[in-house]
Amino acid sequence: MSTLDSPYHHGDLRAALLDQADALLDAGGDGAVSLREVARAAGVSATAAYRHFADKESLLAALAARHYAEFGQILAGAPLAEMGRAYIRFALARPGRFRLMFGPLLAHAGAHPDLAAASGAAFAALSAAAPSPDDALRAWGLVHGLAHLLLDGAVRPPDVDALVARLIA
Amino acid sequence: MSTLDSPYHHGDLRAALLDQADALLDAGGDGAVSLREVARAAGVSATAAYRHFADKESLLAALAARHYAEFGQILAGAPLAEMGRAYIRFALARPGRFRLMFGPLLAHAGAHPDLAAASGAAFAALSAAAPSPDDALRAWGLVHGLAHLLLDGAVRPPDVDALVARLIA
DNA sequence: TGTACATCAGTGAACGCGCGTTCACTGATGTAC
DNA sequence: TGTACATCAGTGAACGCGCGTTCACTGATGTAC
Repeated sequence: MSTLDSPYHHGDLRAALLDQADALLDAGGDGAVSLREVARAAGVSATAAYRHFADKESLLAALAARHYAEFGQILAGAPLAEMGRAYIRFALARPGRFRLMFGPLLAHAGAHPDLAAASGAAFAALSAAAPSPDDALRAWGLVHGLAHLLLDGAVRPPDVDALVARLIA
Repeated sequence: MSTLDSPYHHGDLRAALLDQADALLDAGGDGAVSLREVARAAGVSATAAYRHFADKESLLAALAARHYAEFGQILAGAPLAEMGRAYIRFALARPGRFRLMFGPLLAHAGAHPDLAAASGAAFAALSAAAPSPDDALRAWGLVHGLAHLLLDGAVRPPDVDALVARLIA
């Protein structure tokens, strides 16, 4: 089979769909990702996606799992304060991904083992950096909250980076 | 005019719509509030809402403003730690309201003076309780983040109240 | 090497849904003379 | 006190949209003999 005969290598549509979903997520945020639009962006009919994912939620779960894996790698091993800054940097740079990862999907992680595993690993990396479980939760809460407040426009500092550097000492 | 002739006193449909929107918000969360459903719940045609609100966003902004006012009163005057606990209590008791208040609408507060004023007042109450602006932001970030982590199911402690009491000392 | 066949990744039409919003309208209320 | 009229809060039909998902299907690929 020539690779030129079709737009994707054998089995690559799944990856292409995830990539396009990502692009929509980054460009238009959470709500901009529809199965139909993802398929459209991949140059494929809407129903083709069902060859690769059981339903829309499964596609989103695969996407979130992918991002949790990346997120976990970004965090892993860093000292707590640096980790906190990286956490906020990620959220501000990729709001769509961040919102997907911590959106309603997370509550259904039980139905998506990959997502449960990837998110669990990322959260474990966070906990490992703190001296105690309570300290971990406090640090997590702080960076998560600041990320949301900044993303939602509740807090609009003149210099975000300076603020974050000051607050996460 | 007898009050029995129509379901609402003169001018009360606006309040009734807000009440029903609230009920939907509390029952079904953020996404369950549609103009049509709100009107249906109020026993009125969908178009009737346009007598009282320019569009859906205006209705939601009025609702959010109302909740920020209540929220501000809950917070005002309390010592910082108690304020933090009240913040989280509010979020967990009324997730729909909390998500509406801090949702994408907040970024459009410029278009809704009532919302801007009410949210500004609530945030000011928060700031007033902390010894410095940075301390206020740290405290705010912490409680906001914990609220979200608990709401989204990222953190599932066996005893939420005990956890919150321990973390917000 | 050639041929019949199963597999399977795609297609396109369709179903049924709910949404926000606009439109021309009705009918009751309150007002001016 | 009675009557003509303006106001205005509502109605119901309709527009146009996009969504997730199902269905029967096509056509190319790889396999077994």
